Formats: sequence, C-alpha cells, structure tokens
Amino acid sequence: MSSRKYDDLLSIKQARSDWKIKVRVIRKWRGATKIGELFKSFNIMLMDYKENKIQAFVPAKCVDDLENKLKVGSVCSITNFDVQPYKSQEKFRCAQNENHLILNINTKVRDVEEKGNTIPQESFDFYDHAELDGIKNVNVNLTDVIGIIQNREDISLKDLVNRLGNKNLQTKFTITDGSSCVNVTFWDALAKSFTQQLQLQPAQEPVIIIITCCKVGSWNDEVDLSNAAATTFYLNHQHHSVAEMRKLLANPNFYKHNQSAKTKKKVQLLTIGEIKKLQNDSTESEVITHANIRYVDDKGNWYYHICTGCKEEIQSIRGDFICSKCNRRIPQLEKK
DNA sequence: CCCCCCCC
Repeated sequence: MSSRKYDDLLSIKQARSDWKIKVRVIRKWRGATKIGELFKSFNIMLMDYKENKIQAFVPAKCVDDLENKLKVGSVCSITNFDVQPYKSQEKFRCAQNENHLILNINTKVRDVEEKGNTIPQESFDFYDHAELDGIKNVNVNLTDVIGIIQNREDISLKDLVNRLGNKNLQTKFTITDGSSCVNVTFWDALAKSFTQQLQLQPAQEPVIIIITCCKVGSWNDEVDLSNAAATTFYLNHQHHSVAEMRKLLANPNFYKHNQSAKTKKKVQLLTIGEIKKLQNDSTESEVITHANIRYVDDKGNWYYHICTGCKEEIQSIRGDFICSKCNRRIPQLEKK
C-alpha cells in the first residue's frame, strides 16, 4: 500500500486511477421506484477533514462487497473509483461539488484510524428561511435548512390517494427561525419515520429540526420544502447550529416578528349555524364549512368580473367581451 | 449508473 498523502476532495477533477481519499461516510440513502421499491444500489455522502463533501454512488454490482464497509459514521480510505462531472442541467445535486464518484468492482475501502485532523460527524450549508423564496423550484442543488417545529401536537401522518390512484403517506408541518415560517411536506417513508421519531423525541421542547438535502418547491403560492431521495432529518441533533438556535430561542424577543404563526389555531370544520354563534375571540380565525349554493344574488356590487385568463378586473361585461389586457374572449354569462 | 413525483 502506498503511503502517499490523501487527496483533497475538491482536487478530484477528473477520472484518474490513483486517487486516494480519506473520508467519513456521513449519510446514506437509496433511490426508489415510483411504487416505493428500493434499489439495491445506494448513495453515500463523503466528507474530508476540511469539510469538503462529495456524493458517491455504489452500483448494484458492488453492493455485496462494499455495503458493510461503508457504514454511516465510519472513517475510511477509498481508492480506485470513477469520477464523473454532473451534467450541466442535472438537478438534485447533494453536494456543492462539480463532480461525484462512482464506485466499481475494483474499488477498495479500508477502515482507517482517525489521526490528527478529525473529520466532523456532519456539516451543513444552511439557507436562511428568508432566502428560500428566491431559490424555489430551482433545485439544481438540494438545500439544508434548520428550524423550530411549530404546533407539534397537530402534526399527523395522512394516507392519501393521488389523482393517478397511487397511495401516499404525507405529513405537513411548519418550521420557524423566529422571523419567518416555512412549510414542510414529507412524503412516504420519510413522513413515517418523521412522525414516529417526533413521538419518541423526549423532553426538550420545542423540537429543532435540521433538514438536509431537501427540495425547495412551492405549494399554494408558498415556499414548501419536501423530501427527495437524499433528504435526511435530525431532531434536536448534537450540533452547534442547534445549540445556537436554542440560545436565540431563550431570548424573549425571539418570536416578536412571528406572533401570527405562534398563535395560529387549527382550522376547524364548522356548520353555518356554528359559525354564526362564534364569539369575539374568533375574530379573523379561519374556519371551513360545507355548503350547497342554491342561487347567486347578482344585484348590488358585492362581486366583480375578472378575466379568466389574466385575472385582471373587467369594468363591465355586456355580451361577449374581449379582455383588453390579454385579448381573451369571455363569453356572456347565461341567464337561467 | 437509481431516484427525486405525490397535496389543491
């Protein structure tokens, strides 16, 4: 075995046969088919002592050989692997690195002792909640976020059937950094393990969550974080970022800009009769009701016309109307 | 050398 120094993960620019890296396996995940069957192949995130990270793929043909040597938390030396740049349009990249590794049947993995510079157990690249709106729906890179879980008692696991007839598990919750809130939707296996761990999570309230490698999307015009295959979460994790957030939380001004979220009540389903009986303490509360529309009163001016295309208000509608903003033709309303 | 949808 050669005794030459280990290569820096950022120096690995193209395939070369003699790369030698010393890394900690910090995360591991498997892709799945649309119906949730896990692949034999898997992925890992590797980190060196400089906290450089790189994603590595372990193809099915070398899983039997390598999986037990690549346990999360272990430090190892790895030689003989392929290097591949991400394709220019490739989305859902897990590490801020132009390249990723592909292990193969010649790859050698050896447990090594950690001497000198210690490789941390984890490393995150957090985005502020306020920045998320600006990067939503891009997802060339996956995103790390930290926040305080709100209204923990309202969080539940739901069974859904989507419009294609597939079954899904879903859990929704909101996290805050004190000044803004972000919605999170976890799906399927991650939704299940999240709700389970949240129930087991002992004492320390509120629960601080780190979500790593998540997608930043939108739902109902709001930023919504959701899980990709690589997404992992940590509750009240032993990490300085969690300690810092808990310190901020102890400050009485922490929620100053966040009162609405803190006091937000669960939306209730009420009958019209119950809504009529609500008292002053329900002012501006949100409720849901089921009702049948019997007729629409078109006298008075409680309503206005909008173009069904551009949603701009239309001043008058008599006969067919061409929207002056987008030229859409809006037919005359039919009278009964 | 496998996936990254899915809730209105």
